[in-house]
Amino acid sequence: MPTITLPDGKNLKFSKKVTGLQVAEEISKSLAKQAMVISINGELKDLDFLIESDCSVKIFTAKNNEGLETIRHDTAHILAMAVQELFPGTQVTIGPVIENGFYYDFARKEPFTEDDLKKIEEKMREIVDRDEITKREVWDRDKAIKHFRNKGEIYKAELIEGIPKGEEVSIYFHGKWHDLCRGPHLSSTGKIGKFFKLTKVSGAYWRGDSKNEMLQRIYGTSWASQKDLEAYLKRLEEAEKRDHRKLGKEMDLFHFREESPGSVFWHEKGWALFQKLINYMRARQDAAGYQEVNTPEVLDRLLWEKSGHWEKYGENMYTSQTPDEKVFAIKPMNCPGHIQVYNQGLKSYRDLPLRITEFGKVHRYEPSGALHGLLRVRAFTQDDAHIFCSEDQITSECLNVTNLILDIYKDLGFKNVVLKYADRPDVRVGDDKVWDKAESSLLDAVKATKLEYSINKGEGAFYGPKIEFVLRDAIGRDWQCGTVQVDLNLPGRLNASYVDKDGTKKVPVMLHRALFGSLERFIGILIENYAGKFPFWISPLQTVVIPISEDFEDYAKNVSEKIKEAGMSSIVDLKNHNLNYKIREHSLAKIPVLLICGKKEVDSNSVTIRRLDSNKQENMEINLFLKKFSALNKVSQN
RNA sequence: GCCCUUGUAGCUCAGCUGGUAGAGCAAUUGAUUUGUAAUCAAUAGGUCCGCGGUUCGAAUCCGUGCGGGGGCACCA
Repeated sequence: MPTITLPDGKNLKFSKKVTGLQVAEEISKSLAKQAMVISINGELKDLDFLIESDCSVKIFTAKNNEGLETIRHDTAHILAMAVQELFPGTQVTIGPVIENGFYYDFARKEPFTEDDLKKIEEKMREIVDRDEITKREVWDRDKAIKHFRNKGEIYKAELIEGIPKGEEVSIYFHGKWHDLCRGPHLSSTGKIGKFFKLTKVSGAYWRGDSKNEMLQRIYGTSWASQKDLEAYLKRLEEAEKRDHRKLGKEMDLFHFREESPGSVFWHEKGWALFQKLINYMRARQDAAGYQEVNTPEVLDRLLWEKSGHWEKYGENMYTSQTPDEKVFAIKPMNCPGHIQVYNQGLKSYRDLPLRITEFGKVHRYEPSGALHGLLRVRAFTQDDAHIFCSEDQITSECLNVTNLILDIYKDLGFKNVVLKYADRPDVRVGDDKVWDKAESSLLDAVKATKLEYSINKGEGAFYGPKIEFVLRDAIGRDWQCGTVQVDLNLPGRLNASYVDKDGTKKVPVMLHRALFGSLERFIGILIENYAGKFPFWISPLQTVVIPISEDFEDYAKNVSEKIKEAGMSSIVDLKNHNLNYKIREHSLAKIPVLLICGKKEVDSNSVTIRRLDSNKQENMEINLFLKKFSALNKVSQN
C-alpha cells in the first residue's frame, strides 16, 4: 500500500503496487502522455518501475533536463541498434550522453563514411516508427558475460566484468535488440521522437587510453522538438561564423603556413592588435608593481637538466645543436630565466615580494593533432610573471594577481569568470607540511574573490597547487586563460635564496602567474568573442576616411593625418569606387568608424561618422570628433 | 602521435566514369567622380600541395610524405 509523496508535498495513496506511469496518470492524462522518466527518492527509474513502498516521486518530461538526457541516451541506443542492423558484426561498446547530445563507440574494421551516417539516420527513424517496446531484465553476471562473449561482443563482456560484484547487471531490450545498460530508458523507441541528427564520425581510444585500440565514434545530437534541434544547429552555425581562423584570414590579421606548423605569421593588423594588448598589459603591470625583464630564448641544456625540464618536459622541447656540438634548448617556459635574474645579487626579505614579468616567447613541440589555429600553437607569447615571496605572502600575492586578472578581463569584455582550484596530485615533490600551507594560502585567496569556484582534486602541478581562471564568452563558451601556481620546487633547485630577518638564508616561494596565458590564444578568443568586431580601443584599424569624390581627397588626407596625430589609426580610401562600394567593403572588414568627407564636410570643417553595424549618420566638427574618440580610445571608456 | 577526412588562381569554390583547367570576387588598365552595404568594360592570373607509380595520356587512379579540418590522446 504505497503512499507516494509528490514534489509539491501532496500525498497519493494507492491500494496496491503501482508503476511510475500509473502515478502520472493519477495526476493527469497529459502528464502521463509526456512523462519520460521518474525519480524515486532521487534515483532515476523507468516509467514502468513497480513502486512497492512509500517514497517520494518526481515525474520528468522532455522539458526537464532529466527527460532530455533520457531522450539522448535512448537515441544513442537506437543508433547502436541501427548500426548493428545495417552492419552486422560491428561490436558495441559505450554510448553516453554528453553536452547537447550523445555518442556511441563501435568496433568495426571498415570506417564509417558520411554516406553511412545518412543510412544509419534513416534506419534510426525506421526504428522509431517501429515503436519497439523497452524491457528491462536483471541478469546473472556470469550468464551475462558468457552471453555477450558468445555473441562476439568482447567489449561488452569486459564492461560487465568491470561491474562491482553485488551490483545489478541490467540488460535493456528494445524489441529483440538488447544492450547492457544502467538505464533508465523510455518505454518504447517511438517516444524518442525524430529530432535528432548524426553529426560526425571520429576515432576514439577504447577506455580513453591511447595505448588501447582505436574505436569509431559516431556523434549525434537529439532534442525534444524540431524547434530545439534547429535552434541548436543554428547555434553551431553562428559559432562557425565566429571562427577566428576564418575571421583572421578575412580581416587580414595573420596566417599559418606549412613551413612552420603551429606558428603564427602576424600581418600588420593582427600585430597591431597584439601590440595594443601588450601595451595595455605593460601599463597594468607597471601599476601593479612588476618589473619587466627579457631573458634568452636559447639556453644551455645543462640549465634545463638542473631545472628538471629536460627530464619532465624534454619531449616537448625544441633543441638546437651548435657547430661546437653544444646542445641548447629553445625555452618552453620562462621560469628558469627569471630565477637567474632573481639570483643576480644578494636578496633580502626586504626585496620580497619581487615580481618579475616578461612577454616571453616560448616554443613547445605540441603533438600535431593538438594544433588548432591560434588556440593551440607551438610558438607563443606568454604574459608571464614569477613572483618571489615568503610563505606568509602567498595569500596576499595570489589575491593581488586574482584581482588584477579579473579587472583586466573586465576591460576586455569578459565579466563572467569562474575559478578552478587544483590541489596536490599523487605524484609530487615537497614536504606535505609545505603543501598544507601552500594549499590553504591559495584556497584563502580563492575564497576571498567571492567568485564561483570548483575544486579539482589531485589536478595540481607536481610542484604545487594552482588556480585556473575560466572566462565565459559572448556565446556561452568557456575558455581557460589565466593561472596562478605555487611552486615549492624550482627556486630550491636553481639555488634561489634570500636573507631573512633573523639573518638566515631561506628559499623563497615562487608563484607562476599568467593573465591572458598566451597572447596568441587570447587574441583567438577575443576574435571569437567579438566576432571580429572589436571595441574601438583595441580595433587594429580604427578609422577609414572616405572622400566622396576626387575633389575631396586632400581634405580626407588631412582628416586622416589629424586622427593619427591624436593617437588613433586611420587610412584614407582613395580607390576609384563609389561610396556604397566602400561602405560595404569596410563594413565587411569590420572597421569600427567610417568617416565620409564631401562638400558639406569641407564647408563646415567636419566629418560624417558612420559606426559599424549602424546606418545612422552623425555629422561632427573635426575637433569635437577627435576629442570624443580620443576618449573612447582609452580603455576605461569601455 | 592515433582514426577519419581534405589540399585546384590572392579568396570562395566548380571540374561526371582518366583526354595537359573554369566561375564569381579580388588584382591591373580604361571609362565613370559618385552622399551611406557591390558602376561598367577590357586584361592578366595556375608546377591542380611535394615525390614516386600505373597508363599512350593523371588535377582525376594507386603508394608515400607534408599541410589543413573533425575527433581521440596530449595540454607539465
